[in-house]
Amino acid sequence: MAEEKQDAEIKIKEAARRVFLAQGYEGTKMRQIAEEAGVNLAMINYYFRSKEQLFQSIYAETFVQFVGQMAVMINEPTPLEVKIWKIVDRYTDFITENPLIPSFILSEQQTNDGAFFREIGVRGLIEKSVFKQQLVEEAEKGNIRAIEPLQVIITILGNIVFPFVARPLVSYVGGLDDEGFLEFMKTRKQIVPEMIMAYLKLK
Amino acid sequence: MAEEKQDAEIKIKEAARRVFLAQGYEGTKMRQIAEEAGVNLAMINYYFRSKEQLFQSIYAETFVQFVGQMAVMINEPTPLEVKIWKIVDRYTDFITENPLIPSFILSEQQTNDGAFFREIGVRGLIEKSVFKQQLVEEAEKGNIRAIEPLQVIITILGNIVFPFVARPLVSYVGGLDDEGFLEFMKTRKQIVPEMIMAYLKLK
DNA sequence: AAAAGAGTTAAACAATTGTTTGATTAATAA
DNA sequence: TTATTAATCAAACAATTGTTTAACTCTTTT
Repeated sequence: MAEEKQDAEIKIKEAARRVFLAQGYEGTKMRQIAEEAGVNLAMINYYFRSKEQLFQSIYAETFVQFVGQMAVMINEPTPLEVKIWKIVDRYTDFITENPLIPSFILSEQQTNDGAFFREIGVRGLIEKSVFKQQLVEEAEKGNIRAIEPLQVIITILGNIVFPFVARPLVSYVGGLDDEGFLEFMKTRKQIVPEMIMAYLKLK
Repeated sequence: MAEEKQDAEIKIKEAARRVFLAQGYEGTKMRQIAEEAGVNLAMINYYFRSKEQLFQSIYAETFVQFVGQMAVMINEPTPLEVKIWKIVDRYTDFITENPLIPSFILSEQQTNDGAFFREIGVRGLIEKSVFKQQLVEEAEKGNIRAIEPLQVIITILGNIVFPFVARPLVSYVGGLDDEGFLEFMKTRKQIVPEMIMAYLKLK
């Protein structure tokens, strides 16, 4: 009764994150959050004014986690080719460890009005990046062909994130169990950077 | 009063498809379907036993539409390289015209137990395809390197579908309006097949 | 024309939802 | 200690949910 002081708020947020990530906004019920947090229902409205506000705070955190991961990596001072390998490798690991994040971000994004993105400040995130500089420089040197940085980023994200978002379908069509799926993604760690580099170097 | 006979059922299904696609299962309310269909609320339960059954019939149709599109293309008697270009081109067009389908399929797939996939019969869809034969043959001839067909299909799908699923985010980060986004996807029609072919031919 | 059946309706149903209330307990300040 | 504030709780609230009922209308069949 001394240690648990003050942690009701924390336990609510942890429980809410779990439930929201697994079931989305509409699918999540306040009573389930309360139960999972081991807390009285009214406490949720006491600490967070409403379901909407509780959700928004969790969505914002998760969103920052999702794009922040990428934002850091594209600005590291690593040579272009190594960087592409690294981004694919680390982003695959990140999502493997947080497999619910992509579906959560993408599903609830439709609902969110664009006002949300403005607050975070993702606009120009790529245009101002070291990654873009490198793409331009290497293209000027004639080492790779010119390409929009956004195309490269979306290619990386699409190739990594999509299999997770479509995981039940992918696993069933491919006849993969959990282990098989992870093996499938491990192979992709090799294929995706090779593919991108093959495209960039060619012509 | 003569022509409208019997089409209540149809109007309900059309309205339900629109609403379910836009808002998902949980986000869809029976009263909204009734209103959009211009039909009394009770009619929905009269023709379709429950919300669940109505949803399932629409989900099944949409799912077949989504994977059927792919199933047809991978079995066409076109040379491998041309086929890859064609699949990318036509699938991009298909999703451009039905932009809500991917999010719908992928979101509600999590809820669906695997039993659903079994009914449709997607297992082995790729393994038995002409597309796989072609990959094997060309690899044996030494024209391309060996690769799992599933990896290629997922690469195609990920590169095309992901931008649509993440459209609000992509558009905002890239500063794209509707026209800009379509231009972005048009460019991808070129990049994606080139990238895949560059990877396959290389080494 | 009468009977039967399908189609349609407004109203009600019970269950579940997010939120609020008012009382009770614990912690802090005077 | 006493008074004030914060935290917690069971209960109730009004609104919304999917579904059902029972009456009514129109069409079809006999």
